[in-house]
Amino acid sequence: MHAYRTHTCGALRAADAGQTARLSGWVHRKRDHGGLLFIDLRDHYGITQCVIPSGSPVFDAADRLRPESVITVTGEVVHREPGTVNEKLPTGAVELRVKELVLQSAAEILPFQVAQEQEAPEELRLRYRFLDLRRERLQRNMILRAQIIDSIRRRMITAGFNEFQTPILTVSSPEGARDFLVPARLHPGKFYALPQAPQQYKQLTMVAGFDRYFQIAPCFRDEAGRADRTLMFYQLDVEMSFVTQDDVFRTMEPVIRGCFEEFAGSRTVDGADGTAWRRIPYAQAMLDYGSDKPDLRNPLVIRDVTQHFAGSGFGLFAKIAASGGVVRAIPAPGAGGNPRSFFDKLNEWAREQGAGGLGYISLRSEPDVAVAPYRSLREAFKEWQKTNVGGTATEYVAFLAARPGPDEGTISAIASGLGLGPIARNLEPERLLALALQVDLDAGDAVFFAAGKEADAAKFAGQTRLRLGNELGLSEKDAFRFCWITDFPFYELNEETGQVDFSHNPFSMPQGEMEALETKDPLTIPAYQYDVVCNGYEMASGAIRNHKAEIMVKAFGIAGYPPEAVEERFGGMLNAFRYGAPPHGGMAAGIDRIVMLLAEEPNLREVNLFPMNQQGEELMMGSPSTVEPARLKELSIRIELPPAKGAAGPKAP
RNA sequence: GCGGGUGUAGCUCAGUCGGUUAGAGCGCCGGCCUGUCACGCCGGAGGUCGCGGGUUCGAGCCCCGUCACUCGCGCCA
Repeated sequence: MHAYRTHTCGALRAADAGQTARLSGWVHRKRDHGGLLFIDLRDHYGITQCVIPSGSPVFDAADRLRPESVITVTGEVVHREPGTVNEKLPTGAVELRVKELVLQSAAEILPFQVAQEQEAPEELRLRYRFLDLRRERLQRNMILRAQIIDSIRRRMITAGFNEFQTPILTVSSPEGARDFLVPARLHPGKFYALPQAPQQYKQLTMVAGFDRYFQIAPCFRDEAGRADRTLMFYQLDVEMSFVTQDDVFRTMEPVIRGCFEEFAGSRTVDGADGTAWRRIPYAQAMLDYGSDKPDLRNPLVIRDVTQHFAGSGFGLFAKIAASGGVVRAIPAPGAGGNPRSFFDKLNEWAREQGAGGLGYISLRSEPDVAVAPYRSLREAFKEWQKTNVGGTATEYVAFLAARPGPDEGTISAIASGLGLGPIARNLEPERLLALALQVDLDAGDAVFFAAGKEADAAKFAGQTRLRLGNELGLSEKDAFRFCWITDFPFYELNEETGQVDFSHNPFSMPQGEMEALETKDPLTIPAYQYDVVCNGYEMASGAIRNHKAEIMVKAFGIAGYPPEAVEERFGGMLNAFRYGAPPHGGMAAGIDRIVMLLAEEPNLREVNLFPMNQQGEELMMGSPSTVEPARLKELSIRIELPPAKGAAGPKAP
């Protein structure tokens, strides 16, 4: 008989009754009935109930076992008595009558309980990660992760990609994040950088003629952590030769979608019906959603309503409009009936976000009798549009105002019956009605406003959109909503320096190539640069690359890098481009984020085996750590620490 | 670097208006129990109320500072 097991703890069934079996695993739970002892024995595969009757020579040893000790038990597989079968366990028809018991490894008293899904402090969970990982949640997540990576790899290979490994000790890359550095002992004073992404190497792989490359690549960025961002993560890194942006989309969309479909269960996956994901230009996304990673489960769409406030009686917004700013409206369907406190709470939230406040117009929920026979102004407008195709809200309001008959003052009557709140009181009736109609407000709805410089207003409108979606419970559940965000600007203005900077990856191809760089305002040039966004998370990012050395030199020149500097920093790749480089492009998808979304976990630590905390420490092994002075000496490194911080409380043991 | 939240027994949490000896459940230790499967019953141990200072006759509770963790901003795609 095998030294440790003949079966796993999830294997035994009624048909095995009568056999002698040996199991090994962890003591999940123990139930001591005095004359009878039950042990639920657990391994990776399941749980089997083991019984030790009184008088057994191993009874005392079993009685002393603490939970999570590892044991090997040998005995007879027996049917459970009728009425004692456990339907909840796959092995519940049988139990193991224990004759021999070997304690392989005793467990000390646990810092938190493994057999129970009670919350434990994150710090403790990380310090005892090996215990936390035994629990069902992380077992499930890690297996899901393994399966997802397997699925991705299979799909990529099927699509004709080859997986290659690029160097981990490399040179600083231009991603823009801080590099992790590794001292080079053989070259005192020099450092390797850990890759932020295999960007240049994968492009060189294309220059080398491999056509289709992918890699599940570890990436490192020395920046502050977030729930969806860690110092170390894995990307599905992809590059293809002789492709347009459309080719990349058509190749990668089925891979990502297929992977999501495979693990989504009953949840909806965009594109499962064969339709392609929406493609939203960056500028459009910023306008409609106030974000370049819109959560499309949220149905709200932002509108620009600057025209209704320019020159209006609402002074604050009129002034913003006059000075080149914008006013954005975020509709809040059904929110019009809320009490004042609802709006006050949101206003307070807005101030916490650093906005001046959150203006709103709330619409009465009664029908507007003034537009009878229609139930509401909105309905009347829609009816009017049937005979005035393409007619705008402003035109309709003008039509209303010019209506002949005894309805003099109708506009004011409708408006005063319609709008509530400080903005409505100060806005001219015509403007109020036109605005309400443009934002498609119905009786009982509300609308919120974000005003200011365009970028700020758009961003704040985006935050408000998310907040309202949650607050009003509008967001779709159990769905993965995807889109491509396209046409990111190639350059942006650095607010501090006033200089033109690359807004994303400088290796992207500017649309219009050399001609655009030579003739257009740099800030208006879009790049062949795109993201995949799912449920508000940036899931992948990519570009068609710039494979022409002279365009690259020109592009860097506009961002203020002289040719010599470009040659010095990126000479390796530039040089390669001078020996025949194929047009190429690709992308990189965040593996950890994909797993996080599919596992419905709120942060990346729940889908990583041994994650770091927010401070970049791995608490179980204790990294980062100090090193021997002798090691530093051979690396020609001397440490100079800043003065110690203020007195700290004693650190937990 | 900045802002929000949290910090009371090993774990989850309660702790009233500032007032006697800081409680409960789980876990741990001891005892009882032959059909449980979150077993049950009885008993017990276990506390620097994160740390430091202040106000007060009196602080877990109020004030100031500080530390840790976490979420977010900045940063980062």
